[in-house]
Amino acid sequence: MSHFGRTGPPDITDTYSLLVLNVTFRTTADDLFPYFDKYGKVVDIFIPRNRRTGDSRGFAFVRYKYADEAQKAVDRLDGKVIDGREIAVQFAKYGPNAEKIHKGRIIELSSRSRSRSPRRRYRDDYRDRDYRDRDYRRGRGRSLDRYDRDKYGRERDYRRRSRSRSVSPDYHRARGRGRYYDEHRSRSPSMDSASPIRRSPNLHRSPSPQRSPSPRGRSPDRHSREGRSPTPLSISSRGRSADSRSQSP
DNA sequence: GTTGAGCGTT
Repeated sequence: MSHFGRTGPPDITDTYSLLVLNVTFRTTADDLFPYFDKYGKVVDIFIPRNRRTGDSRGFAFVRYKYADEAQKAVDRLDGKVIDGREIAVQFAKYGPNAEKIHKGRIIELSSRSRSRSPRRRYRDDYRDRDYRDRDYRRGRGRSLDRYDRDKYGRERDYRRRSRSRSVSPDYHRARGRGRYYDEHRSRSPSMDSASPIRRSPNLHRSPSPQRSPSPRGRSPDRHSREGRSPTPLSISSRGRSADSRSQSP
């Protein structure tokens, strides 16, 4: 009953979906239920949440059983202040599965209906329009949000991995690394590529001069001196200090 | 602890 959004869509074929915007991030379906239930029969309320954090995204979907009630709710609750914030209620435009929605009502394709007219072109046109609208609003007003970024990033990762996947894609995962590390690793390869070239000679040359050169010219001398008193100053200082201190009262 | 245009889950 009050567990809205807990289960999948019950019966969205005969329901009218309403989109509620500007709801607070802490407002739950239970909080919205009384407001909407007052104006009609609410079939279901769903609040999209972030899959990662689980936080509310700031809007909700309210499904009504009848259009007139939904319309009334829109007219009545649109602009209503809930939880200290003015919400915006309007008919849902897009469906979760590219379903056709008319006035908030989900219109499903009938078997006999599609058997008849060239619905192919009609559908394409509709879809194109919807997607264009979305893209237009998306790329114009604001930039990528955290949620969108995550979504896009994930898709990009998938595609990238598909291409990059040549040897063992699970290798990184097996190590316990998540996909978020991929972004960090993005700049790692760059350094790794240049690293070996610069570090290789260094590493090779480093041990070489120390070991290769025969301890014949100055090595023995220095070695001897350093071996006996690697830190003459330190010792001197210390010795003096200690001496001083020792002699001091 | 934060945010604020938007369109959704099994």
